[in-house]
Amino acid sequence: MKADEVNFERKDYETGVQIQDEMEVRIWLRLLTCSNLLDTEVRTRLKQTAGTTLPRFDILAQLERHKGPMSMGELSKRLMVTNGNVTGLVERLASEGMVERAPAPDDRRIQMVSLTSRGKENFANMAENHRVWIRAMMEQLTANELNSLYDLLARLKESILSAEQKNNLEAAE
Amino acid sequence: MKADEVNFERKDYETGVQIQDEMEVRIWLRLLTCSNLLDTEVRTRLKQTAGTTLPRFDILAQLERHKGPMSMGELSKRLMVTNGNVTGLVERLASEGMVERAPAPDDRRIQMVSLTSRGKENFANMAENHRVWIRAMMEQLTANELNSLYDLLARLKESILSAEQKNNLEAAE
DNA sequence: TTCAAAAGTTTTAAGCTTAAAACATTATTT
DNA sequence: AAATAATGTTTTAAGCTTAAAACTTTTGAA
Repeated sequence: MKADEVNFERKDYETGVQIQDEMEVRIWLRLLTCSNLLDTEVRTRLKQTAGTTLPRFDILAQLERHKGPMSMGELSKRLMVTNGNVTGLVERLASEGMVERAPAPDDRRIQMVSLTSRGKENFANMAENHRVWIRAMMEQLTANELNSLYDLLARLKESILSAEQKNNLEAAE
Repeated sequence: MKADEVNFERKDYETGVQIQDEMEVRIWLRLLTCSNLLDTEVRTRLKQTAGTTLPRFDILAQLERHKGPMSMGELSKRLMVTNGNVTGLVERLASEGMVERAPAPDDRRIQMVSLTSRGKENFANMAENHRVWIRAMMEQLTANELNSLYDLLARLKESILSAEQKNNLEAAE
């Protein structure tokens, strides 16, 4: 990387912020930046250390948590993505030997997905690394700051959800 | 949508949080949720009200800010995406009549992109709507909360960047 | 001047994502 | 029992994204 590209190394949506921009827009941009920095870091590390992607990691994490086979539909609900999306991800994980698929014995529409022993082992390593990375990235914040941030994000989440609800009600009229 | 799906209406990465999870991981998940809620909302609205996408909106925003033609490479730097990505986005915007491309007179390698009058008009409408949406989604937060959140996110951003820098130094050894 | 390096852009291959259509199986209605 | 509806999954088409290879043009060195 060239010296004059350093500022563009990672996504920083705040680069173009202008003086007259409102507080709300600035927060949006800063949040986007933080989220993106964390996200990019996790993806990069997953690729480097385990040769995998975040979506695949998420699938393994759900299966690990669930302890036992899980249907495609349940996976897609938990991960909050479309069924078709899960189909592709599970497809790739299966070809890597991380998961197995089998139709449910009592309902042949349902595909049950489960971790292989290789998948379990693989995930255990990644999960521990993952926690370490996240902790390292928040290292400079004090316990107080972490708590405040956690609470403020809860407030923001409420505010967003309530705005959406209000909007949905209007749209339904 | 069925009643029992309501909780899955939008992305909420916190659904699977467990008691023993560390504060850092919880913040990561909550941040991801907020960022995702905002992002999804903006994308949905852009599609509904203007039939366009966030990446295309971002291109128009950069061109508007810059006031005047901009090269493909400069666009990709400002937006922090690859050149190839910009090629495709500008391609689609050009086919919609929002932007124009022309080789620079003094250097025929360079493609200069500029807003058409239609693109300008179109963007002005979207930008105002955009500000309104963002404001509405943060409506419930007080001025104090907004300020605190803004500052804490700055702290987080610093912490992430410093962790990355530390990591890059180690990797270079 | 010629030719190799550099710079700007596009193309290609792969993966993620969604919405909508298609497909397969089960449940329900008549 | 047969037709219809509902459920679970996959396929398809389109768009976003990246990394790496390819292409075009300019710059600079021999």
